Amino acid sequence: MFSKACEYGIKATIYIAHQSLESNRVSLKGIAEEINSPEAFTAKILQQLVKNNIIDSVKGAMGGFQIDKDEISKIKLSQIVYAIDGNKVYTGCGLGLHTCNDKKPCPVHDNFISIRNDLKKMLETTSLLTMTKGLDVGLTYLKR
Amino acid sequence: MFSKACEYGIKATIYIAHQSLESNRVSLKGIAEEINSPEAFTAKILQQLVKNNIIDSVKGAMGGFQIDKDEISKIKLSQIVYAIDGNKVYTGCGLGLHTCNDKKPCPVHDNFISIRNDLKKMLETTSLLTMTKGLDVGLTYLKR
DNA sequence: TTGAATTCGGACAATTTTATCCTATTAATA
DNA sequence: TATTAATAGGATAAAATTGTCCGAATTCAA
Repeated sequence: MFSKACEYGIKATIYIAHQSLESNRVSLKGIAEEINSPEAFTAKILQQLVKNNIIDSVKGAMGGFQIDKDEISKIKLSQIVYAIDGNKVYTGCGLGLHTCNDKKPCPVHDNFISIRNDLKKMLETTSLLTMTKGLDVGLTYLKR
Repeated sequence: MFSKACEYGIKATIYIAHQSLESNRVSLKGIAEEINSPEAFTAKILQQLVKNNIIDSVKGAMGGFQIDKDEISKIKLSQIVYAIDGNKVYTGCGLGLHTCNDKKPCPVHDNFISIRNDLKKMLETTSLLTMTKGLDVGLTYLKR
């Protein structure tokens, strides 16, 4: 569904948000440990998220990553996915056709439409806050 | 959604089915031309489809690929996808966690469940015959 | 002001996916 | 039976994705 980079990005963002809610700034190292991801690769992904204004970074000693508490409920899963994987998730044709639309559909076009719409809707309505919810109480997990 | 290989596989199968309905056996070359795919790569994919008993191949001069007419309505999109991409499409965790299930869910587990179920259902109910339907009348397309 | 902790950014390496090439095998037909 | 047209399959190459390394820049604190 998503690229590995995107998966790491989502997990990292959730973890940063979770810590930010408790006013903790977190380091790359801490993030990579917590979400079980390769550190240097994760660094690249975090850079992308910073550039896309999804997370904030602070350089230097005591630096790290964080998200404004106010923003956590506003950021949607779709933004994270878009920042890393672009819009191919829900715009591309199921068969990879370049020109596939209602007027010139591929043979599976109609079958995919409602699923894509549902996926899009889900991504656009799922907030970062929602995704962090289960972490506190050990109801959801980011590792393994 | 699917790998490139899988996209080619689906398109090839649809084309073969369409021709088989008119009792035409088709060659690799013809298929690759018709679905706009690299010939040698397509050959590998067709081999996989043959091994998975989705299409039949006939070697030698006048050989090619075909599907029993009776089978065309029985073969489901899910079988083609499974033969090439395996079951990762609808079994994998949205965040790539190895251990993600109802008991130990990732933070997006619940959000993905219904979408995955819908996708699975769609793949399992969409038949090859259905997918060939629009081709005759130029209602659907396999190129571009 | 120096050292340590940290992100940033570029270059590189490994792996996976996509694609190509060439030979072997098979079958029709002249 | 020889030739030709086709699939099968192995080896290799190219491209994309994933992952690593290292030095530069920044900031804190001793």
